[in-house]
Amino acid sequence: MLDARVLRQETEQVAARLARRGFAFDRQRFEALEAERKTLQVETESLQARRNAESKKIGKAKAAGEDIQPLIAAVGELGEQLDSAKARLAEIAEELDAFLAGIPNLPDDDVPAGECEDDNVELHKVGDIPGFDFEPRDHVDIGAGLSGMDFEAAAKLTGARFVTMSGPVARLHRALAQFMLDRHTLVHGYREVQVPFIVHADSLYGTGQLPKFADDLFRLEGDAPWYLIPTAEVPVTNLVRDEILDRDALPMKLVAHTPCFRSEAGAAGRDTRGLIRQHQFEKVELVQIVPAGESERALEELTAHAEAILDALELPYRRLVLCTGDMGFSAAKTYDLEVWLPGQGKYREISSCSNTRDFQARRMAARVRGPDGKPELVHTLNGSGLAVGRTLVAVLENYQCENGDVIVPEVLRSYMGGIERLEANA
RNA sequence: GGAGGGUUGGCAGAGCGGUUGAAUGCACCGGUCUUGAAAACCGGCAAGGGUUAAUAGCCCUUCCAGGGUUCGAAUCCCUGACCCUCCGCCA
Repeated sequence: MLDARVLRQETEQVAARLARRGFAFDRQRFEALEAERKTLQVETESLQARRNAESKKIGKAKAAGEDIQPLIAAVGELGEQLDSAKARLAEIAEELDAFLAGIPNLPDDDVPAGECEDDNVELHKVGDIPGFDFEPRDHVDIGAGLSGMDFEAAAKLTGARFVTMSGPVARLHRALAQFMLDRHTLVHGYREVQVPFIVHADSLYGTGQLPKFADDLFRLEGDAPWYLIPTAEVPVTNLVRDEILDRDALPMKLVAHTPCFRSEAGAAGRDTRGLIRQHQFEKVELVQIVPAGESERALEELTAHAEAILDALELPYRRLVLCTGDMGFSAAKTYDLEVWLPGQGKYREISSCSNTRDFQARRMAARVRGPDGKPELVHTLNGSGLAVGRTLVAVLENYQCENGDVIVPEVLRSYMGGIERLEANA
């Protein structure tokens, strides 16, 4: 949510910045709604003030033992006027809120302009693309060769875009998550949190998935519906919703390992093979809550923490800065990390790290006591550190051998009971 | 699932339908005292919004949420959410 006051005072500049990310701000509609809101609000509040004053008089008169009937009669019609003014104001306020809630965050000035993912800018590459003296397989074939990955079984249980893993492959998947959690907690200074995987609408509104992106979510029916989390960003960031934090509580650095659930509506036909795009996957998510002014630095730090996992696993990757047109709704700036997948012969997203500045904080009313004792909005950041399923894909494909075996990366061996190699079926 | 209790400011905790945005304590901020600190004492201290050039005034809203009664609701009525205790069931 953008600051309504700034929007009113600097409409032109805000519209221009929104245009950079391809969002057409309907200035006419905004100004019309705003004008009406102002008239109605002033009218309503002054009626309210009059009624309060009159009622107070009645109280005093009664205490003094005077006849209050004439006074009551005098306030009578005020009530009706007030009710109607309130009703009209509520209508406009709701319309205005919905309008504002649908406006995405402003992109930072240093975010490159662009329309789609083709305009994202590569910042650096790390690691050498492995050369194979055989035709590298993709993870689906490797997983099958290890008898560890079965998409048909999952389809039998549930449907497309699910997987079952078993044996050493399942263990490798678990090892990856454990390794990531340990790195982030023991080396990078994050506090591990275990959170609900189901949330209500307020939480999703706070981080920006609602109201605009309801189609991407799995919803449990009910009067007050619950939703499966699409990312741990939702429950973890919302921990500070409606809070006024002490200054020394920041920076708050949290890490959570959770399943993520996405309907993938609109992704029909894309990445249908393998683990890349599933309805359910696991992710280790990094969240930072920082004072305003520190979020730019924090984004660099958080992204480096995600990269450190790829470094430790010795996987080749690159970092992109997303262009204005490819960023998510709540983001002011986003770095994507893409890992090299030999099976596809290209880099694929494995992490996305964003600074939302005060965009989510304003929706959540997440504040911190400023130096002057006044509450001010915090800044929130989140990033994958990393997507576990996709990391498994990367390990299988980059560490594969000609005979179908897979070497276990050095740093994972202690999590694998010392196993150095997953062996393919004879 | 059954029975009962609860939800008030950063925290704890009062609060007869009427000058209560809300006693008191703690925490916090400023001051006096002190070489300094502590203690003591004095003073200040909710959030959100509107109007405005204003972070000045003035005004509105908010005591879990949503309805209702009333000239007037933290206080009364209804519905719901959440929390706690006991029982049942269960991992």
